[in-house]
Amino acid sequence: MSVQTIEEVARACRDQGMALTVQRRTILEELLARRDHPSADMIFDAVKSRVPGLSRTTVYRVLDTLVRLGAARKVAHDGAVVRFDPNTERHHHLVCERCAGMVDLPRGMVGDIPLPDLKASGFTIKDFSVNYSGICDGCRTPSQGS
Amino acid sequence: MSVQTIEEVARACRDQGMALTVQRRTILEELLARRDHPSADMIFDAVKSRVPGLSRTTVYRVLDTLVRLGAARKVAHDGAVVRFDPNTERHHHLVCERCAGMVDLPRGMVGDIPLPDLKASGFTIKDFSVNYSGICDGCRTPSQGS
DNA sequence: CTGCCTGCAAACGATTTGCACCAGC
DNA sequence: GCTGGTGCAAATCGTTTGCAGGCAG
Repeated sequence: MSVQTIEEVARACRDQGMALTVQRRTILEELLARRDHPSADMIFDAVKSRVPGLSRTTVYRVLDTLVRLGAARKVAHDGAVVRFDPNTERHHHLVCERCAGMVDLPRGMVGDIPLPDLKASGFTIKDFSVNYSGICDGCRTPSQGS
Repeated sequence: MSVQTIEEVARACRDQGMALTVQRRTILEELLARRDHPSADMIFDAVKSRVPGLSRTTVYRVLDTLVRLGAARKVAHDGAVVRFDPNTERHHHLVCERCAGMVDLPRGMVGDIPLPDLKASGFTIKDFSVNYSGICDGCRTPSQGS
């Protein structure tokens, strides 16, 4: 159901008369390889050396495209920056209040969450996600350095 | 446990040697009166006529202060703007994918959500919140206008 | 009175847009 | 070769910061 691999994105591009450019491929590769739900800027920093002349603008545009193709999602968090998630299936997040780090909650770690009955309200629920907030291991452990 | 009324904020200010200014009172009043989880700019627009000479900067600073006092929270969503919630107790949200509208899920509409067991991971969960995404009534009903 | 708070302006960071050139198909 | 995609620069939007004056306690 969701687009998860380079090949699927390639096909999705074909189907819609879109080009599979180096930029699109590389940015998707980077996003798929990361588990930290990066922002557009983080992706840019990570990829710019691999794609000479890459523009920040392109990263924004490509990420937007990936979201439209169903290959990525924007993740909900309480900061002022958009962050992206290559996992478009239903899953949940652990968010550190201190460093704003965000990792997936392993599948099966949370039991069934019931969908509320909202017939009366007119709101149609299509999906949901849970953010568990707290302090991550790295932030709690002062860590010997400094 | 949480600070919910003007009086409680007034006392919290007192206790910490902070002034309860017109700006702080008015912005809190506005936030408490709204159910749409507004951004700083939305608050500014709503309040500027009531507080002559009010600065956008002050709205940002006051909202930040309210969060520090425990009178408000930043809400998690997938946009690039910080939005605020006067309800600091555990509750959940309905988020419209189309208009980005956000309302509280009425209490009791969702059953118990279990906390995952993360002893091994080093992550300490302090709280959680659920975002139910979908289409709100206003966005689904084309509405006769236009 | 005195220090905290605000307003202003400017800096800053994230994101978007217009346009000319370049590269997939 | 066409058409869409990219890079660049500038505009825009959201947010923060430095400083001088104003108000609550």
